[in-house]
Amino acid sequence: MSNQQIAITLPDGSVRQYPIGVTGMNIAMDISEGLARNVLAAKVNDEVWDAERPIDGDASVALLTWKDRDGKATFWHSSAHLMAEALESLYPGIKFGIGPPIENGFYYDVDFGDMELSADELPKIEECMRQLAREKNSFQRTDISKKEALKYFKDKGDEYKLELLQDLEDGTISFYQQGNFTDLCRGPHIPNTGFIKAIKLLNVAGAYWRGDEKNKQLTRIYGITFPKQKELSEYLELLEEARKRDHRKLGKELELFAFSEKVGMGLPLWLPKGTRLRERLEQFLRKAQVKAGYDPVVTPHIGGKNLYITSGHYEKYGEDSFQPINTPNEGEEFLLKPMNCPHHCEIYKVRPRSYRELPLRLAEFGTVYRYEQHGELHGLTRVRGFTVDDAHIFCRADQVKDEFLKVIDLTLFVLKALNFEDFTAQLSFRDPENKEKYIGEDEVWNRAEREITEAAGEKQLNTVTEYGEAAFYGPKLDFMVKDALGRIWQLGTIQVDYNLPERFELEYVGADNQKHRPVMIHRAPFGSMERFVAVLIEHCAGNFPLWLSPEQIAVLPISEKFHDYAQSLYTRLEAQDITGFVDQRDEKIGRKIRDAELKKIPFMLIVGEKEEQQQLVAVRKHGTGDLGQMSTDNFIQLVQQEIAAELDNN
RNA sequence: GCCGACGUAGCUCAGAGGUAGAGCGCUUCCUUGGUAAGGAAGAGGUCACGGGUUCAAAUCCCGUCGUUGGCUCCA
Repeated sequence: MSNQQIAITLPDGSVRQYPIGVTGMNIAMDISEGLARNVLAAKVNDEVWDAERPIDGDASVALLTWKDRDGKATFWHSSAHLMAEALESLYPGIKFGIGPPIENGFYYDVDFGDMELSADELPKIEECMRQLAREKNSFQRTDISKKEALKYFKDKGDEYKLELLQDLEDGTISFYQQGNFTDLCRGPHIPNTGFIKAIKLLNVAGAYWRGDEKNKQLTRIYGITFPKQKELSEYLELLEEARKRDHRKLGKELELFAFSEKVGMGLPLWLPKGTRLRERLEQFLRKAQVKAGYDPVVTPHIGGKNLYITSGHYEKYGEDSFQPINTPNEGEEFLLKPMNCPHHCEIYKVRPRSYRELPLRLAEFGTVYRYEQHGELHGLTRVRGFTVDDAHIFCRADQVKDEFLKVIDLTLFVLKALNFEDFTAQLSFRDPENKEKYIGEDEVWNRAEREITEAAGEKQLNTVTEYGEAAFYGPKLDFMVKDALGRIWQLGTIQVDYNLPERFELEYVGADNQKHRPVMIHRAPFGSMERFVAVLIEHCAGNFPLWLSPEQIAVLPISEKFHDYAQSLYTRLEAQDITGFVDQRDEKIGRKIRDAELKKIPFMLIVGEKEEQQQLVAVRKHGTGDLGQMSTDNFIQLVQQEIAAELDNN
């Protein structure tokens, strides 16, 4: 090491002098031994490096530990290598695809040849990984020429790595070796495998090489690791908790919805309680929409083939959707509607429109049917028949921005009323590489994308931009929310559309007595009732806000003698639109309370001799406990106040 | 659509070639009770469906359907 000094700037702004060739690890050691024990990698001038990689000039350096996002990613990336090492030692001759870190853990795609890996073998692989981790092998980086790298993998017979190498430039290629395992890898890695203390391989799945379904399918093994056993246990508990919130499980337990093989896959049946919940949500939005100037409409579930030829749906999706329905005699063809917009366009066209009636906002809870690949169906979040809280706003070009902003407000109002705070607004734009997937002129698309971006900016939404996520007729602003298992779903959506008005030749007469083309905005604050309810169930773990609860109260008579009083009480509450049931089973009160608690019913009204004599109710709140006695009127007031508070936090 | 796993009572699950099991739920009876499970009895199954192997299949093999973890797709 030469004694030439370089200046290292640390995140706190302090600058230290070190000899050239100093490593992140050296610096950590210099700061404290504890830090050195925990340092996983170093961020050098905003690039993540191995902690042991020498730094050869002035630089800003941040030492990364488990607490850092990049530290975790490095840790998991190294864990993927460790898993690969274990796999190679257990199953010699297998070939490797890619093995990146992901949001929670890592995976590696492996070609096992003719062998099938069963999930039963995961513990064995884990054990092998633990042994290898104990060896504390360091991850050694070697820069290697492309020629040598190609030779290495040719000799090894790994065509996947060879394919990856094709795309790499000579001079930028590095190998990493730990123990007996060598991999093509840009790095960085943690100092040695000994940092990996807790290991869990989670599942095995198929994945196409390079994500292309034309390619061979590899076996993907998912795993997660931690520096401490305790962190793994906590993570597994979290997973367990998430499973408890799964809307498919709660939907069954709380009798909200069901599926039937006979009805067909992906076609949900809404049970009475689920329907009550759903209708409350609908009412809530209907009210808000009346206030916002929407006009409700109703249209049929099918539409003539020509409607969809006009709209462009037929050309775009006719082949991969439910096939047409034919009339027996005339041979007419109808399609199940995949969207409500064509019908709404026809409503717009029933008569000539004046600029004075714009914006025209047509709203419908419209049920649509889309053919989804069977492997893609998932509970209520991905189904083949669902109801969109749809509306189409027909407006003048100069009204687009303002209308768009109003729709953002409405969507935020809905999300806020249901306590969804953790969402991102995704600008879903056209894939510039793949324009033939979309209909409409460039100019029109650019304009719509610009308007959406501006509106989102004005509302200061937390946005991400995704190219290739647009609808085929226009760009979208999508509100993305996570479910219990961390999967991200699109709920609300707002879309500007210059194309359908063109295709349907929509017009209005302007102040200048000339014909003009309106612009359409498609929007759905919930997205669909099905997906929204699913995510809502997981969001509140089945403990719905009082105003939405399908069963708000359970009246629990202490014994049979008080059934009449309980029933009269219930009748009175029902008249106030407070719904639930009277538990007239021949059970003790403790049992009735337990069952009502498990059904997550917000309020229990316990009535016995004392209550009947004094015309009171003993109130018990779900998850809280006994609130004491009160008059029925006071209880009604309590409920009404709580509902008002829930709906008033906007 | 692709790769893997799974499908047994209403629900949650055990059983792995030889008479179909448990807990909860349900029905009836006893019990009439005060803030998270009172007691007893009973009903309930073509072990998803269709083929095959076998003296014998819920169990082993093949196919279909459905569910499920991913991948691809998604108006």
